[in-house]
Amino acid sequence: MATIFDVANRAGVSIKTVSRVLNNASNVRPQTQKKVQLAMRELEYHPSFAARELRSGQSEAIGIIFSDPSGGFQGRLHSAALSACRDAGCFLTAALIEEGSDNWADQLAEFLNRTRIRRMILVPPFCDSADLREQLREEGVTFTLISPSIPAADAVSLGMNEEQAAYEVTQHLVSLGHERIGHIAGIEDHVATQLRKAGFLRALAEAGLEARENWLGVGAFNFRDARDVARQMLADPGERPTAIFAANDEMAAAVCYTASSLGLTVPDDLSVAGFDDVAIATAIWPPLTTVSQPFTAIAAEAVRRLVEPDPEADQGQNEALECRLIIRESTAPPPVG
Amino acid sequence: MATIFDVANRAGVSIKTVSRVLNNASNVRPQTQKKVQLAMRELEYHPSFAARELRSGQSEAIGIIFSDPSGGFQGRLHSAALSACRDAGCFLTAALIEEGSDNWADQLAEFLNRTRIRRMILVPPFCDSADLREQLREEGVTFTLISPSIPAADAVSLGMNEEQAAYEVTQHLVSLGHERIGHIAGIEDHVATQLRKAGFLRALAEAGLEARENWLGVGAFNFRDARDVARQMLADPGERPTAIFAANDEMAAAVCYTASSLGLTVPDDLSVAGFDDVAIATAIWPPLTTVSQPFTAIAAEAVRRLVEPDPEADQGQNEALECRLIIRESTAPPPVG
DNA sequence: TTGAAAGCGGTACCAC
DNA sequence: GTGGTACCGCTTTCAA
Repeated sequence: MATIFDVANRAGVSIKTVSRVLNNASNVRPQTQKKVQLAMRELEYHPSFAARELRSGQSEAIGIIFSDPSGGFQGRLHSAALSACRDAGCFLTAALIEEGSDNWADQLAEFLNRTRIRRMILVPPFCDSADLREQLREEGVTFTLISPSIPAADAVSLGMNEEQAAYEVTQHLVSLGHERIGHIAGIEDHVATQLRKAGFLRALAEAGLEARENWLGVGAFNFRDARDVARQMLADPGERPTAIFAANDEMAAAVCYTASSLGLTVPDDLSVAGFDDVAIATAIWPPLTTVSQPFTAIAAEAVRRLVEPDPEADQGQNEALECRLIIRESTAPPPVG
Repeated sequence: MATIFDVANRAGVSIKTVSRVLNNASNVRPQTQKKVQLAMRELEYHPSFAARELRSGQSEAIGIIFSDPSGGFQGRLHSAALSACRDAGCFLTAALIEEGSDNWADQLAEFLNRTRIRRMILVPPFCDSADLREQLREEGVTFTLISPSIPAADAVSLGMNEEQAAYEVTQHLVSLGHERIGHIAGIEDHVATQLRKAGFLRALAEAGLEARENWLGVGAFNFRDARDVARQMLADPGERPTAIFAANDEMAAAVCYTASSLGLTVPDDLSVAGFDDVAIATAIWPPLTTVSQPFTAIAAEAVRRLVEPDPEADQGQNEALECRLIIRESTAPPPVG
């Protein structure tokens, strides 16, 4: 392991000059800087995280706290964050805090205290806690929120444009020729639920289609509720929709399941679309038309903002990245007649 | 932040003595040790990770590498490892390495080089790579394998007793009165597949039941293949099993799905059991009888071994922890008649 | 524009 | 059994 001393030696300067180059201070002659950078490259020099942390009192690592990293959303975000960190040359240190536990503040304090982490990524559900954000601020932590369900006025956040994505899903169904389209919404007060439903209704209105009361259900993001709703929606052959857009894949799977048990074939008799593109979307048959969220891009942007903060550009309080519609085999033109 | 210096002051000893107590060296008078420990507690002293790392050249953190932490198995293990680390007072630093990438060795070297991590938990798929283990050994890393599919002769590993769990699932079905029991296996050369099938066959043999050829299928751990297998298995009303044990929950879900589309009710007409207790097990209806793997216990044991290595006890090369049978509503006595 | 030297919080070699 | 002190690699004040 080459040290700053080796680099100084090789470049024929003092370690202070090397340090200046490392922290790109202004007062270095370009020529000197070149010399030092060359030496660093030749020696494959990397500054020591430990030494820096010891000196500065802050860890170089980026912190992330989870309530349940095995959950799909958090897991995907974690994966994307790890990937982004690798690309940015930094490392991720994770901690587990029970959501709603009475001593989460102590757990967080302990984490910050011990790791000396001062840059964090906040994912749901913690990004929605104003108390938690306040504590972070008091400890001098800079952070970026990812996909908060309640947009925070006091913090920079990165989200995804779910309304638009839901609009596109619906438009896709419309463009296939569907005119009788149902929607199964998620948990009612979730922002995601509202956005997805809003996009659905916007596309419907734009196409001049009716949003029938009994084609609008609430499945609360779970299989069982969605199955019950689907059963009702599909009960009357004369009155049923030819396509159903469920607000997540698990509920879409429930629709497929129900259709199958009613003797309907997906997509010939009924088109089904989901949202999230989780494992179940390709685990079932037919694979679901769904929406893929830009986890990778979001994590990359979050890490970039922490690693190279740009006070100017980071003023954008609520940047939203685009989702992507993935068309698979669960959607097709409606049955004729 | 109290330092070792503050502790020494308060206890009226030198920092060296404090250091000795910290590293529980032998040459300290019990009385002195007590005094120091008291001072540490009073000051809420915690040694600085950075200072230790700088001095020793090794990070205190425990490392873990994933190929895909959003996958169910890795995600659960990650969650359990985080929890275990918190309880053990250490922290987890994760890295992402693409499975089968041609420069995984460089990625690993970079990770070790930069983080100075020297204690790692190896989870699938990396725990199965002898090359990777060799590289770790060369770098002086101690590690514990979790659930390797090929038991490694050269490393300590922690696994779960899947054969026994599969045996218990089957026994549960037998005890309900089933005599016609099918099995849908996973990907053929996976160790998990073999163990689960072996447990199934052992229970069958013990109960004096027949293992019929057409009640043994291969679903390759995915919904679609399992659905096809189930369709065949359930095709002939006179010849079909009254219970099916699938080697994972996703395949069990496929069985439920197929049963439903054939007009069969689970569990009245057909009992279904899965394995893994993943989200889908409780997402579908009826919730699946399945097997819960001891992720928490395994992670705790893995961390314990890394944090307080015990050369004596750690000779146990392949410790296996017990799984737990979870009986839910997808299993019931066979239909009468 | 550059350099010497102190110190961040520990560990460990040596002397007592 | 205990204490003095050099040192890990870097940042930073102060002088030159």
